[in-house]
Amino acid sequence: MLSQHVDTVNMPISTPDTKQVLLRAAVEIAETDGVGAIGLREAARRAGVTHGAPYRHFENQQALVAAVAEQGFRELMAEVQSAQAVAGNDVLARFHALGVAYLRFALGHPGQFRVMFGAEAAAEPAVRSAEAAVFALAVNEIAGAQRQGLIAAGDPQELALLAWSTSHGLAVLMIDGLVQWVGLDTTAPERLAKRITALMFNGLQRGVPAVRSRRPS
Amino acid sequence: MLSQHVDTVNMPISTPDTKQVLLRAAVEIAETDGVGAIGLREAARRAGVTHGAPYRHFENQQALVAAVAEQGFRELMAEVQSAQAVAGNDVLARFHALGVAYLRFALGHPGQFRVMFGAEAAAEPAVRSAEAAVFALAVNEIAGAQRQGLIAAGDPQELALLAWSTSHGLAVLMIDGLVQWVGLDTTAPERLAKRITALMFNGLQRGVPAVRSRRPS
DNA sequence: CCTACCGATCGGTAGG
DNA sequence: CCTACCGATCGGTAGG
Repeated sequence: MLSQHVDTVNMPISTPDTKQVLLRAAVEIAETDGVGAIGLREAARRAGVTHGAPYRHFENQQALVAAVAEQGFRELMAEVQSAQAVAGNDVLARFHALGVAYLRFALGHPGQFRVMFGAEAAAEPAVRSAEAAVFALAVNEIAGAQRQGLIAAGDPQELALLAWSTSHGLAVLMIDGLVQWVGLDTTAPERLAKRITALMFNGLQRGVPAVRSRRPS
Repeated sequence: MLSQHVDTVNMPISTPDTKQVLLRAAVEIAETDGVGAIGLREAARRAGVTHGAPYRHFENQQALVAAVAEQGFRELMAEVQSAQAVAGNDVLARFHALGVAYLRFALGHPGQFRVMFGAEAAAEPAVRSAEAAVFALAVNEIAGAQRQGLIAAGDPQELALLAWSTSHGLAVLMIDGLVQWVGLDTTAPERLAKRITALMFNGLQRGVPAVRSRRPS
């Protein structure tokens, strides 16, 4: 009579390492073929396991995509924070460090960056809160500068939104390859990020503030 | 003996209208299910034709996606330009009109907006040149304001990149749903766009320009 | 523009 | 973690 019980002893055990290998594979897919190509089977293929294995680590495809985004936010936050630590206490230097680190990450991991802010992962709560953390960091930065009296008063959330929008927009447009169509220097993204940050810092106006629209003469 | 020649007379003729219906269907897919779901078969299904029909109008899937992006750029340019026409000659009013129209389009067609600036369509030359046209419009706007002496001197391309980055970043972050995590007023995107534009216009600095970083005391 | 067909990929599950 | 299997979808082509 054959044994009726499942031979759990000879069943391969899910190694914690496999999850990391699968995640790295998924990130690689994002970079090479885009979000649309991220799948449990393709990740398994690149990770060198069979296509049933990923389900031991990720509930479904959406969870894998979300994991790619979350991993990206972790790395982004780490890089941004360490850049700020290096920058010290000078306000403009800190803004420059923020902008440069943000752009550098985006250009270094364009596929993953797109996943982080793409529609596929937007619904994931963990991704939303990671996004909120980035915003919170910007708000803190603004509030600190205000306490030192170094930038204008005003709703720190609004000012932080301006700063983030500028950095994020620049990153997205550069990933998109805009630079190839423009006379600006592509080879020095850091320099461009600093220029844009400085312009944002100074504003576009000339002389007195031009907030109120004047009537046509 | 059966006729050997193809009965071209009884073969349905490709109607020019079908292409438009397919394109509209594809745009709808982008809005409801995202870029990844745009396919010739699904478009055919929604358009009410058989799955072989789309090949009469679009060479392949990529061409359909590109068409969605191109159509989006046409509409965006039209809306932005008409908003500027209404705004008249006041510089700040024109900037506000630009920012508001841009954000309004993005929030009104988030799926299509994502296709316009997504990786899938980025390689398409027609999309790249449409993108360049948006940038050119911004450069023109900046250069005109400079000629009137109403904004700071400087490379108009750099200043235009700042303006576009700000508007684009705001649009992307809002599409992403950032607003739900922030205390800012979601219900009035136009107001928010104007605030951000005004802040960009004035800059963040307080008192004298703080371009040069000072050494820590 | 339609019908019919191909090869390939995918998500997911059962069972060991 | 593996093997085997399911149903579904897709891009694309042949032929009328």
